[in-house]
Amino acid sequence: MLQAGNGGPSRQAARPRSSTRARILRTSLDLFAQRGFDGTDIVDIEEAVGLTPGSGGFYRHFRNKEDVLHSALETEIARVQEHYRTLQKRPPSDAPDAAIADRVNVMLEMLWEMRHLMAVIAHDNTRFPELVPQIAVAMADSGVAIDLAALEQAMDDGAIPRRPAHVVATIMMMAGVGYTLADMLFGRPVADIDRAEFGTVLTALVVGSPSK
Amino acid sequence: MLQAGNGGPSRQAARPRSSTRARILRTSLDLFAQRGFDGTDIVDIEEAVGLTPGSGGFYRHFRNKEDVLHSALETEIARVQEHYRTLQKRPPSDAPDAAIADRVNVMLEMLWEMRHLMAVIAHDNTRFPELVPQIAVAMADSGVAIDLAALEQAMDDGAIPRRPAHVVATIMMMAGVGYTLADMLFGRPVADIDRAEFGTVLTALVVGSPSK
DNA sequence: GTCTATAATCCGATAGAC
DNA sequence: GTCTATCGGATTATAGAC
Repeated sequence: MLQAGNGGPSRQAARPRSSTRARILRTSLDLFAQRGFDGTDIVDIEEAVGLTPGSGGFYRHFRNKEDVLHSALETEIARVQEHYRTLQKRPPSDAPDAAIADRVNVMLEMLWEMRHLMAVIAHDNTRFPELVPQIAVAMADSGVAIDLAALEQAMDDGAIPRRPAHVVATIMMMAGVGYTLADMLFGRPVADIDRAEFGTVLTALVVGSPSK
Repeated sequence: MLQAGNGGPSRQAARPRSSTRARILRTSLDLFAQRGFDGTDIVDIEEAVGLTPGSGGFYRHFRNKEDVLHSALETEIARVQEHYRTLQKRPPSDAPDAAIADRVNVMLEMLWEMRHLMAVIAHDNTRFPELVPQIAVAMADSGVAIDLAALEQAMDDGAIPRRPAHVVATIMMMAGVGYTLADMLFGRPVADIDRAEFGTVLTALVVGSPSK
């Protein structure tokens, strides 16, 4: 488990830059997400954080490459969950029928926050199979899963057309996942549709409103 | 380019089993899709096709590992395109408003056919960046892209609610992509929703019908 | 904490016999 | 077409000086 919120070496005096260990964590996650675990070598990491490439400097901070992978993922999952908590403190919009829109927007924003985690899974799901359920659960717990009860309530109220709620929820999630992955893959939004527009139309499809 | 449809050595006499070269092509694609390019070594391929592991037998059929990757992708793209041609010969269903449903079903079936291509991209998009547009174009040309003109026509006819057609088309595609990738990743349909049900509800969302 | 070596391993690729 | 044997390069990881 992670050392709980980076309790940090408060003993250390002035230290303006982040610690080497912290920089390795950040950099490794970026590199793993971009190139995959095997595609990233220790030398790349050392170079990126300012250690002499080829020196074993890395090993003063982590036991081996798998160690830094697991630590980086734990740190990132904690960061994402913290982001979700922050997001939930925002007041819900007061527009009529905005409940669904709010949920869609939260989902899309959280998926974007999780893009590094998704990229690692996309690259290395077979190399590290145990990561798949671990990250999937963390994603579901952090605003990516659509609340079924809320969806069914909206159908009961007649606010949105009645359809199999679990299928609608899955379609919403999968659309978000596909959109986010494609964005990462091509380096820009699919068909140049930005997140706000994607969310607006996805909401409209679910709500069934006749357009504006 | 590929030798066009496997024109094949018609000189050879009876050869009940597929050639070693053909088996390497199939096996390599499976392994690359599962484990990625770097995660698959020559020994794995040799073993899987019945050559002695560790012998250089592989190199009698391909110059190197990249050679077999490119050949396998070309072969697979040709197979997928052929599958699409076959699919288009099916008579369209005659149910009312079935135009959209037909397109959704074709898209989902073709995405499933392309799952190996998608997996290779997911694993190795940064290692072989030139593959990304190449495969993306092949996918778009083979029934994954939703025909914008048809969608706008349906809106003009009042058959489906008017919304930004390119955004609706993108949502449909991304939902299909997410659904297919998740299926591959977890080894079974997301939330145990099968393709037919996913397609039915996705169609309903786009058509805006009040459910059945 | 960081560096200079260097050990150990793995893997792609080749030469040449059969 | 397939095998034995092996070279050479790349990469993880360690030992020990500074």
